[in-house]
Amino acid sequence: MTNKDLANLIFPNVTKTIEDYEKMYPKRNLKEGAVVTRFAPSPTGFVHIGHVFSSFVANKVAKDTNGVFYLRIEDTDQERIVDGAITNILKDLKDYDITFDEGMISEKEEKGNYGPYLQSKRKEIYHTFIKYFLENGMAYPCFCSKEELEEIRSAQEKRKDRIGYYGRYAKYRRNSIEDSYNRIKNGEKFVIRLKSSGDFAKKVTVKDLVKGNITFPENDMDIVIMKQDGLPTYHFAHLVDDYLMRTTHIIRSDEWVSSLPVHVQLFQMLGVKPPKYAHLSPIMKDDNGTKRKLSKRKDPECAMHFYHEKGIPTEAVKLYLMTLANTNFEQWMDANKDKTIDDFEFSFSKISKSGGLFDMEKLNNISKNYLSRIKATEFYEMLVNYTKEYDEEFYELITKYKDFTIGLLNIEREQKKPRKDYASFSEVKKLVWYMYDELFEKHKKNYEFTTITDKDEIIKIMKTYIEKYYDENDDQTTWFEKIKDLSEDFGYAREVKEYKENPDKYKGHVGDISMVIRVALTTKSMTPNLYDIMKLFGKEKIIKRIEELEKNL
RNA sequence: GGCGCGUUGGUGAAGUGGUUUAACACAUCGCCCUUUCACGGCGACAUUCAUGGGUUCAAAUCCCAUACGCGUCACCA
Repeated sequence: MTNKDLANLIFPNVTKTIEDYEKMYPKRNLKEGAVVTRFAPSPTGFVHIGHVFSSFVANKVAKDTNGVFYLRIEDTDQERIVDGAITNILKDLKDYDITFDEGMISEKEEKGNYGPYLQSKRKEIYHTFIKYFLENGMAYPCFCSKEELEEIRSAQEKRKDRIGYYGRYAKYRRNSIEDSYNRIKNGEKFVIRLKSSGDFAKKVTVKDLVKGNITFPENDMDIVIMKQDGLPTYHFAHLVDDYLMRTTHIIRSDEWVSSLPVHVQLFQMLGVKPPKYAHLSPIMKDDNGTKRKLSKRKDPECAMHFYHEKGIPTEAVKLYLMTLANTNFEQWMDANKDKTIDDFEFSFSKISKSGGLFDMEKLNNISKNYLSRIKATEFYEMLVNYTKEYDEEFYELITKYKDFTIGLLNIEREQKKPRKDYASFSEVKKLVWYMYDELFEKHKKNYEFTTITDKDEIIKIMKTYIEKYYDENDDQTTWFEKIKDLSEDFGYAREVKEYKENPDKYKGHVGDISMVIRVALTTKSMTPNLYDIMKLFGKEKIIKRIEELEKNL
């Protein structure tokens, strides 16, 4: 009796060979240097920033090299599958412009010539490979129960030995073919384990594109490659899929580095060149002085819908992810303000080896800069989309007063150094509510007068201004000249300098008068350019605001 | 505990043996500019690169040890 008999007993229906599959999925005909990579999540339903980060990087690399980026769903753990997860993944990633050349395109459908891209549909392929391993004595069935494995483990712990199924602890490694054959024939449950060729005393060095050369002891664990349910484990599925899908680069998160000896060994045993590996450090968070991985239970910013709800533009999140991904990106962007992320050339060597801290302040800053540089109409469109979903009242207003709103957003925008007022769409209303009569009426009025606080004086200033000076057709220079005239009328200096030179001669200066007008019309001491605001208001609305002022002061 | 990786300011970091009095950006603080805010300008913010030892004429950069952090040690991915 031979390994072949055993293999045939276990896989009687496998008729194809590895060569057949190699022909079905030939080497891709791509330009030199093109990267074929993938995003391979489990369909557990939750998309977090780590997913977006690694797929963002993989997507970028594939794009930069005119390669291929595909989506493979790793659903070999049947217990963890969540309905609708694929749709969810696709949607969340698309928000960040991460799209796929191949792979799953919905819960059931896929595109591309290297599929199926759903691991549960690849059982036959895996079985072909496992059968090959079995036939060649590179794998064997193991009949250990959970309890037996537990016993081995505690024995190892007691002896302070390395934990695992290896060497002399590998109970079924040297089991006779006959015995295994009979057990299987009798319907005994089993898994298939790799007959590891590695020697723990020897070292392997694996090159990682991010971490550099890493040296490990060789893997001598007889890891499970096929579970009792007939599905392969991650390690084996990775070997088969990434070989057959002709993946050139494995870009995945850090937690996989320690499996590297296993993965490299698997490729070697198959007699195939392993792909290149790039292990990304996770995004960390400062938790009372200690760094830890962003956690989906503790940290709201871990979930992608957090940014969506807050109204942080996806472009800003992308820019931030890029600054985390490549440490030279920020400076590049600064030197190339007219360019976009697509023009930036990503490089593995510029990824930080240790995990960066997630910094909300930095994201806000990036977002402010981004929002200050786009066109007011673009900003408006995004704001409409945001409020449509999260703030119906504001949505009604900004769509009713569309031009007015765009005008407002455009104040001090189209200039070399635009204003940086907004970091997210959710804070727009909080900052500009006073511009809309509907909100102004509802809002509790707390006039923030600063230097001039005398009610009668304030009202007199406003009445004189509107009756004697204000003309809505004035340009900004004339408008300000008139405020200076008004200041003089009331005994305030025309220029701040004049006042500073002779503070006793004046009650104050033009700045104080401007502040009165600003607060009288908006209640706020901090607003964008007053001239533009008044221009948007028009005379009628200004008169109304002065009436409101008299009522509420 | 074993194995692997990492540790430069409040944060992201540049830096791979001498031109580093440790770049740049964010944050913070001060001053200036300014009709407010924002923008902008100037300046402050690590005598020091986790700690200790070593190699060297010379170390953040090389070596060793320690500490701390992270990852991993499943019939989960």
